[in-house]
Amino acid sequence: MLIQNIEDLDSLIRKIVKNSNPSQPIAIDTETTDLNPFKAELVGIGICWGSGTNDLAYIPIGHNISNNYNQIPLEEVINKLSPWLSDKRKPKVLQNAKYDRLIFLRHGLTLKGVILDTMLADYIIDPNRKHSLDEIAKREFGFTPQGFSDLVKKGETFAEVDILSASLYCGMDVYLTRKIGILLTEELEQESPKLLNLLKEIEQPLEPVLAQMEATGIRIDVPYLKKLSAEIQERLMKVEKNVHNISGQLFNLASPKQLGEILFETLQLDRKKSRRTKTGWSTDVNVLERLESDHEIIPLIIEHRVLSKLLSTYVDALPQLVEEETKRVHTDFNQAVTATGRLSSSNPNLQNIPIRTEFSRQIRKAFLPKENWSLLSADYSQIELRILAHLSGEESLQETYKKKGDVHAMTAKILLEKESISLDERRLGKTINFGVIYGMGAQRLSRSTGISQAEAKHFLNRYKERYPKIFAFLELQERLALTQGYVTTIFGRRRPFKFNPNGLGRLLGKDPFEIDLNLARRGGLEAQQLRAAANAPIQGSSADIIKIAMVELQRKIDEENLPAHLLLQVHDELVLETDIHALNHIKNIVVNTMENAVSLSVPLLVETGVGDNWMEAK
DNA sequence: ATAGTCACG
DNA sequence: ACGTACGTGACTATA
Repeated sequence: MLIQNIEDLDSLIRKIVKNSNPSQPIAIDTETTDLNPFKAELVGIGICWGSGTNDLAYIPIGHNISNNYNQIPLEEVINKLSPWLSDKRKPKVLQNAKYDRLIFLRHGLTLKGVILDTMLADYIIDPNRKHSLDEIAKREFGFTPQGFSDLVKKGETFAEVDILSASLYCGMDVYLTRKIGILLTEELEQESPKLLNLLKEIEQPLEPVLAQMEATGIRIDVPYLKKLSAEIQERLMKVEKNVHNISGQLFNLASPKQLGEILFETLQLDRKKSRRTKTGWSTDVNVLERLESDHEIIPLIIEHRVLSKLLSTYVDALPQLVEEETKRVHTDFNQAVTATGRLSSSNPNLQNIPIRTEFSRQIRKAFLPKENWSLLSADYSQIELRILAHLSGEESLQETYKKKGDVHAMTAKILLEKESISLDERRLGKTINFGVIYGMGAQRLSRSTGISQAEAKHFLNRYKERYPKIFAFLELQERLALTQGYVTTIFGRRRPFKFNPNGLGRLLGKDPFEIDLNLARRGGLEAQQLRAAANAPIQGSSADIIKIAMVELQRKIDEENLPAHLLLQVHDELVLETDIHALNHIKNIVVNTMENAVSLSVPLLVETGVGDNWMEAK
């Protein structure tokens, strides 16, 4: 049904408002001019309320060509649709609701009653597979929908698509969304109530919180970055000139291939300190550091690498991503990308803003709160190690956390068998504590700490003796990955693993304790998979916990109408902007919410910082 | 498109 | 004896 006038629209509304059956949600989808919800204009809306061919409607709104067909003024659509759209008792199903929510939000429309997001449901069932509507339809029905690029020519937008074609395309999308929604719900209900709970209680409630964070965006000090850019460019020119002088020839410093030839052929530097890649000699930071004292050119190359990275990825990139309308950058938090349950951030990625060196940290000065407000950063202290202590049941570790002791120092004391330790020795404890979470071996331990491989081996063995339950837990995860085909987090999130059916795949269904792990770890790829399996419950549980905290925190902000905005999530850290007058009250709420998001056998600890920019707040 | 590199937790 | 520290996204070069 193609909506052609107000009467059509009225009759559509009458059909959909009747429904409040949660097992028969109504599918809705927006068509727009841009993938970026902050630039996109609304072109049309599709709605599907049943499985019949007449249970579909398309509302054309913003097509540029409207030959022979009417469009409905945006104002009318908003007025007529808003009561149903914002009614939480009217069940709806969407594919990637966050996108449509942001589109609606920009047009003053509130979306409520999303009882299923097909993208998130598909992600929860198996995070490894693809979650686009087209891919799900191919997989579940063997049906390939018309591709977007077949409909919209290069350089054009959906607004250029004729209304009839658009209605068929959008109609198919909403039809599929509804059908997939019903199918995936049944699958979850029958096969895993725990996963359904994770979807309904954590992932779906988080979606509007993320939408809110993205819509708010974060303020950027553009003039400051421009100044920084000029300084970095000037320095880069000088360094480049020096490098070319020393090497005696002009070449592209940004080309690893050309740089490798200069270092290991022209200058004849020690090839044993590098390794071969598919394209030539490796020139990564490890190689360069090994060569550092061999030739005066190396420090200059390292400096050039660091500065050009910072310039192109952050200093010059961020101002370009400031939205004209809001003067802020609006990242995209992707909720259905990672294998472990973490979020990811893109366009720009605000989860990898530099911090590790004094100079790079300066970039954080460019992240500002709303005028006259403050930035508040709150991060979980050692959350992954605490989760490991909880999951493994390792009492000594749990006791130390309960007594607010220094876990890294304790580990160092145990490994070195002495009562008092130096700062460097504590660092060794820290490296091992974090290393075991990733399945680190003796070689890596010796390389990252400078101790001998024999010593590293000794420390790992001793760690295993003194923390037996940690290793039992990690090994169990590997056994479960092999015999059960997946591992799980505290909240039941699954990460599936696939092994070659002629090899380790044959272990599926076997008794997990009858497996020889040394045999399983034979191949490089298999060993890598098993380390990932041991790590996933830890990383994934951490993701579960911070997601719960975010939902709860936003709920409190809304309920108390607090002058605070959640802005960023960086895996174990939340960044907010808050009115300074309510700072202490809000800080308390943030800390309490994060620390009490879940109850484990060890306490969770949250540390905070406040400042006029992100550098000061950390 | 892929490879190499490097920013973060 | 030796592989072999987990998870991401963005940039540049090169094909």
